[in-house]
Amino acid sequence: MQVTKTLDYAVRSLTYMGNQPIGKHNMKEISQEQHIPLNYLAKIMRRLVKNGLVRSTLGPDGGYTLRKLPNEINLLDVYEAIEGEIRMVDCMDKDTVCALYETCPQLPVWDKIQLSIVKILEDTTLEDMLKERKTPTLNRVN
Amino acid sequence: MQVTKTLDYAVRSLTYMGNQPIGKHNMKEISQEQHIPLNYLAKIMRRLVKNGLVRSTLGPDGGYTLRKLPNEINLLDVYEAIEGEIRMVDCMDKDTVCALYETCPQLPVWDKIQLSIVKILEDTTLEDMLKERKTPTLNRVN
DNA sequence: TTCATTATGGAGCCGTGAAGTCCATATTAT
DNA sequence: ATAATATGGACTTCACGGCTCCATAATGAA
Repeated sequence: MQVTKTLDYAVRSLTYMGNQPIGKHNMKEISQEQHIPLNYLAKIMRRLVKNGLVRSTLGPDGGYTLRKLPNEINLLDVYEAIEGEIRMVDCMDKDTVCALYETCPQLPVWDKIQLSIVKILEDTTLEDMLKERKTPTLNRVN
Repeated sequence: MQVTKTLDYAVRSLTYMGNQPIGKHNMKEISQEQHIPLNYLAKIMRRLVKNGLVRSTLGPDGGYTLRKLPNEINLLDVYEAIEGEIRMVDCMDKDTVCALYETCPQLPVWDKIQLSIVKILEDTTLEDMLKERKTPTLNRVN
């Protein structure tokens, strides 16, 4: 029930790129701006490239560009690119067999909850984040 | 974004006890019925006792009883008893300082998503699970 | 054609926390 | 007194998240 640092990094990188959706951004730039370890970012970007969220170009003046507009990229896309298919409990994996499956009262409920969460992620796009600015409704300490 | 086995065990144990909400259930029974390692279950039950979800009695014929009715215990209660306060991303911890906090466009969105998830957990009680039976809408392989 | 600059691919390291075991102790019914 | 229960805490194991490093490939500029 927690967002991994990796997913957070991915979202932040993509959101950052969304500021200039058609511009090109290289790793060094993203790494510095978003305080993400360069080497680790490299690993993350590969997945985003491989899963079609960004396009990469090599050589000097190379870098990354979003393949879609910020309002066309939702958090479920990012989640799946980074973590694979979402699955709240292990027994929801179709390869898993649980002795209690037949009468398990929990499974349908987890399933319903998972669907709700998927919907939330689907309904939230990078644009939603870009529109956000330091909302004073959140009173954090730090 | 995943339910730990520990939380799943807790929910299953409580749901099981919910079948006879005023009855007494000992660890051995729960362990066997729900296929949960006895020693590990012991650890889990302690937290449920400590956090006021169940009452325990010692000695022969000892065991556990729900402190509230199944429709009065929701999944957020269980979550917090097992995992502590829910927190989607680390920077939502008030002890954490993030260099990007001032203008972070992600935080308010994670916050909103977290609120949605909390609401779902709050709205789901043990009774909701007890009402469930092998729903044919789910077509799993196993 | 050479060189610098970018991304790619993969191996590997490390710490942490989930998952689980074990044992010694306290309580209580019989 | 004994057996059956829960409690408390130390301890182990292992997977994985988070991160580093290096060798390689592509490409623009000189």
